[in-house]
Amino acid sequence: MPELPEVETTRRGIQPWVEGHRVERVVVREPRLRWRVPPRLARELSGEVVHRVERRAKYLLLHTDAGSALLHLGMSGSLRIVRDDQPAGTHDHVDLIFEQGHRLRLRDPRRFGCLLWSRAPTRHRLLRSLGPEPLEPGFDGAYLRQRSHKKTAPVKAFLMDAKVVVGVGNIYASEALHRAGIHPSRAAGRVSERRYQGLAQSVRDILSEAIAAGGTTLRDYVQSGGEPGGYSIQLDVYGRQGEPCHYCGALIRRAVCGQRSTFWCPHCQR
DNA sequence: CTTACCGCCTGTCGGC
DNA sequence: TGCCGACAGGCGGTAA
Repeated sequence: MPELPEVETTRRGIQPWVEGHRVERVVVREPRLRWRVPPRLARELSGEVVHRVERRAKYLLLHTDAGSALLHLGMSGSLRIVRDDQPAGTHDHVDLIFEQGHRLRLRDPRRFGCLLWSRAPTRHRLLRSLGPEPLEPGFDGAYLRQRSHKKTAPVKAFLMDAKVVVGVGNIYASEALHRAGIHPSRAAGRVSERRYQGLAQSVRDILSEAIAAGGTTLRDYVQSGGEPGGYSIQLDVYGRQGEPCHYCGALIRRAVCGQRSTFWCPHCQR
């Protein structure tokens, strides 16, 4: 499923084919995504030049002078650049057709993603309450410590809260907590600033490593050219319940924490 | 304000 | 081997 590194990898992949290019028309084969693709999107976007492709959290924004397309890949979405004559598959729901002939094709088998239109995206309801980007200044141990003050929710749920920090999905939350040595069900307010510094660093490191390697390959994710992600990272805990910890050999445990599958090493994480 | 839970979907996996 | 039900999963919306 696309997490932040996959979305960033997608952004980088499509950028040269989208930025500075004029949309000739938009084909919507299946508008029923998480929210219906608004009919005005095709109208508004057609004829416009995409002057910038931005990522905010796991959203991609295609900015034009008329407004911005706001896109989320959900669980199973992917974007590819295809030639004009490439036949569309079952789950290829939308094509942006550029003047030069190539297309930006949105595929999303589970249709958990969305494609919306906004004239003022920074004030859009989906974006306006989001927390800081984990790879930007402002996300650090002091920030996490301050935000977690008196919170009793599990630190893993806290870390996955988009109002706290964006882009840390279920996989990376487990991995970052393991790397930082913090037990996922510990109350967020009972983690020291020093340990939060380690956690912030782990989050940055893991996301950066994944981006550098082109995103993880999990389930349906493919890069913008169709090739699978190259980040066959060793995941240290995610999906490894019952297997030995790479660092201490203790058996990795799994439980539901914050309504989600959570994996941790009972020896390394306290 | 917080927290829990629902629902949107389909591919995959485990059980029989 | 084949079928089928359960489940996963991001995340906004809503109820409590």
